[in-house]
Amino acid sequence: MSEQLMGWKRTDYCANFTIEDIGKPVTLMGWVQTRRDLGALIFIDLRDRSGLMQVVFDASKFKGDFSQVEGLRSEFVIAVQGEIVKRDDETINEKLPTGLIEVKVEALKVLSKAQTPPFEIEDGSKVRDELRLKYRYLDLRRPELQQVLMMRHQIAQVTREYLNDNGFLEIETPMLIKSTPEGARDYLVPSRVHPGAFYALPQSPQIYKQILMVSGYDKYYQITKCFRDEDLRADRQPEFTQIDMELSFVEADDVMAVNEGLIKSIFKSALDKDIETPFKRITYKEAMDRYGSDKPDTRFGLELVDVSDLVKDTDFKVFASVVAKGGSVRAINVKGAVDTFARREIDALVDFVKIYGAKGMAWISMKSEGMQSPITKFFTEDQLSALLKEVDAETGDIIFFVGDTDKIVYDSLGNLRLKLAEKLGLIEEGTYDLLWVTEFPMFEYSE
RNA sequence: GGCCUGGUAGUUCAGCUGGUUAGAACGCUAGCCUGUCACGCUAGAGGUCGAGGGUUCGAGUCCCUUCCAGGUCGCCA
Repeated sequence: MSEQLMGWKRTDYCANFTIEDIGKPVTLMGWVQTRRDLGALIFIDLRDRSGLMQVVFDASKFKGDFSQVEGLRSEFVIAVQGEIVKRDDETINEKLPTGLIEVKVEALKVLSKAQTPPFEIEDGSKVRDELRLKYRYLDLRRPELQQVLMMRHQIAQVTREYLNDNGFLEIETPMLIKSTPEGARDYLVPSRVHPGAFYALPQSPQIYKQILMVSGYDKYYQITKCFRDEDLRADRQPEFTQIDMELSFVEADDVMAVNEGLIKSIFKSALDKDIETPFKRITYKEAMDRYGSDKPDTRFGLELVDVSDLVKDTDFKVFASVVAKGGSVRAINVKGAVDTFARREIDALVDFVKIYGAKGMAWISMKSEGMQSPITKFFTEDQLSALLKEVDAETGDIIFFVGDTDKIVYDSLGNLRLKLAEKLGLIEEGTYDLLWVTEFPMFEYSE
C-alpha cells in the first residue's frame, strides 16, 4: 500500500549533494533504479532527474520495518530520511558523481509500488520503438531522454534571452489558419461552424510574420510548432518546433549576423562549445559541386571532382553519352582505402548509389600490384593519365565514378560520400563545422 | 505508393543444408549473504516461434497470402 508524505519535505535532488553536505540530515525522493540486497544490508540507487544517489539500509540502524525495505523493487517511488555520510575509501564509486557519499537511511516511505517494467530503465536501451512509445512514461525516465528534454529547455531559454536582448518581440500567431500551401500537404481540421470547410495547421507562420512586419513590429520571433503532412524519416517528423523570426529594414547579412550570434549563444549554453563567427559561406553551386549536397557535412574531405571533360571523348560510351546529353561524370577519391574495399563491398556500394537513381558506378583500384578497374580498358594511355592526375590518384587509392544527370550524380555521390565517411570513421563525434550555403536557386526543375 | 530489413521468453537476440524436449544473456520469483555499486551464490518460473494457408513422414526453418514495425526512395526546405 502507498504511504503519504505526511509532512516530509524533500531537501534537494539526489545528485545535488556533495561532500560539503556530510553529516546533514536529509530527505530524498525518487525512483528505485537498482537494489543490491546483501541480507541485513541493502543498497538502493535512488534516481531522479538530477541523477543517482546510493542510499543504504542497515538492518541494525533502520528504524522501521525492515521487511518493507526487502520488498523494494525497480521503479518503486520512495522517500527516505537519513544522514549524508562519507563513504570509506574502498567503497568510493568513481563512476558516480555522488560516489564519494551516500545516505544512511533511518526511515522509509513507499509512495508508490510498481509492476515489473516491460523493459529496463537504462541508457543505451535497444528496445523497439513501438514498445518504448507504448510505455512512453517509462522511456522518458531514461537519463538520456531526460537530458534531451532538459537541453531543449535550455535552448529555448537562451534563444529567448538572446533575441529579447537584440530587440525582438515574442509574438504568437494562429494555429488554425487558412490553407497557404508551401509545397507540403497541409494537416486539415474540420470546422464545426462552417460544415464542409476546413482549417489548415501552419507549415510555418510565414504569412503571419509578414503581416507583423507590414504592421511595424520590426523584429519578431516565436518558438513554434509547425506541421507538414508528409511521410516520416528517421530525422523528420510531421510535427516539429522551429525558431521562427522576421526582421524589417535589414539585408541578408544582418539576418545572418543575428543568427550567427544566436547559434553561438546556444552552443555555448547548451554544449559549452565556442563557435567561431562569422560562419564560412559557400554558394549553392559550390556546395553541390564539391559535396553533392545543399547541406554538406564539411568535417571531412572526400570531395567530388568533375571529370566530364576528360571522359567525354573516350571510348567508354556510357560516360561519353552522359556528357553529350548535358549530364556529368564525377568522382570521389578515397585516399589510401583500396584495401578497405574488397570486391563484395564495392558491389554493395554500387547497389547503394542505385537507390538514388544511378544506373551503375565505376571504380579504379590503385593496388600496389597494379590498377584494377572495369573501365580503364576504354581509355588511351593519355586519357587515363589525365584522369588519374585530375583526381590525384596514387597507389593505395580507390576512386569511384558516377555519370548521369547532374541531379543523380549529386544525389548518389553526395550520399556515397556520407556513407564512406561513416564507414571509414572520418567524422569525429562532438565536432562541428558550421557554414552558410548562399545563393540558392529560385526554382528547381520538376521532372 | 516502390524497394530493403525484420517479427522466436518480459527485453535484446541465436537457432546451419527441414529432424528428438526451441536456447543464451539480462530481467523476474524464492532462499542465503553487513560494503555492494553489472553484487555474489543456489534453485526456479517463463514460448500459440506475428497471423492464416500450403508443401512434407516431419516446418521456427521452405512456398503463398496477410498484418505489424524500422529504414529508405518518391515526397518534403
